[in-house]
Amino acid sequence: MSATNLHELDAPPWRRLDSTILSVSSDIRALYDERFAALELSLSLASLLAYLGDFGPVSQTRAADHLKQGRAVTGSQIDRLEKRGLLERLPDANDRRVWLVKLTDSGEELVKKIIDIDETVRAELRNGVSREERQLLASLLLRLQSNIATARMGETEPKAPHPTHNGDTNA
Amino acid sequence: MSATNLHELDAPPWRRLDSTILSVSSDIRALYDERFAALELSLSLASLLAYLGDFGPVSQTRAADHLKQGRAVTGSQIDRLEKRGLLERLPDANDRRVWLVKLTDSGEELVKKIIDIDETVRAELRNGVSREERQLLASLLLRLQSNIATARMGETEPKAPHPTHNGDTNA
DNA sequence: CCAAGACTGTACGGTTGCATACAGTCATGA
DNA sequence: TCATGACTGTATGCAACCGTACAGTCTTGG
Repeated sequence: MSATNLHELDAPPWRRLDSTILSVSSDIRALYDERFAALELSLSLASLLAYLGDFGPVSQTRAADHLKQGRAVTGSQIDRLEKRGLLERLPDANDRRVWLVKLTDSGEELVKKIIDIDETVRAELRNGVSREERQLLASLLLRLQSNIATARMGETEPKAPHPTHNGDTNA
Repeated sequence: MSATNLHELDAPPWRRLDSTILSVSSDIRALYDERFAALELSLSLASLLAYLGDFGPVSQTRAADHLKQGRAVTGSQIDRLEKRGLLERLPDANDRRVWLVKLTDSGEELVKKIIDIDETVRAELRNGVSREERQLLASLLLRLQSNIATARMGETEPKAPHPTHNGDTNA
């Protein structure tokens, strides 16, 4: 314990709340990925399927928004799942721009397994952590998130009308 | 509409502890990346520099282990920082395989700014969250992490009989 | 001494995500 | 009406990270 760990961007986790969160997050992701690998899915793909399972056919943009991803990535995920016959793209009668993405029967089947795995993992996760503690944990995390939102509010320019400074990446 | 949120892989955050953590984590990362962008750094690069600032010249493998990254990525990060004159590779007198990575003077200067930004962000993060709450939060997160480790123990092949237990660093 | 294995840094390919740019389609207002 | 702008999905380039494979270098056991 030298006197130099006052700041350390890489200090041991019990001294850095932020890095603890980042670390736990990556562990959670890894655990889910490992479990979903049994279905040849990643967490992202499983989440997409589960979302479609709960909310009927939706447009790709809607799914992307919900999963907090870009539309492009979501489109390519849908490509892959479509090739595996887990979902299909139906034209929207009212809007010819959009595809309505809908689970196939085998997709529905798979979603059941996804939900099983998800509930198993969540149960493992909360093992020995009481309901009150989980609620407390969640509420603290939400307060952190709110702090982050406030902190990011100021620096993100309203809409970046003229990105003169460093936004000249392309021609 | 939303009558079926018993399992939902995408349910509102206050019902899904895991997705709350993932979400907060990505927000934290984004906030750091935004702030470090002022120094033309990402969180990863800043962490690497800060690590070098605290622990003198080290080999690339050591740095990679500490940052929980692969050696390859760390090497390419060092490439970039070296080109910017923030660090240099010195040969190790005892082992001709390794480079000792060491901050230059301008690298040291930059680390000071990194530490400033880091402390600012951490202060913003814990705004309105008491010390006791932070400790509680950290301890709950560590319990989750321990649960995850247990859960992953079974499925990962017995490749690593004694898994580090991350009790390193402060030697 | 020296062959076999372990370790270091690098090269390569693959995955996943983002941001931008684009064509097709809808929606709005003069 | 129809020009303009907004929106949807897709293509493309970029960035970060991983895992494997490899050559060079220690290290160790015979």
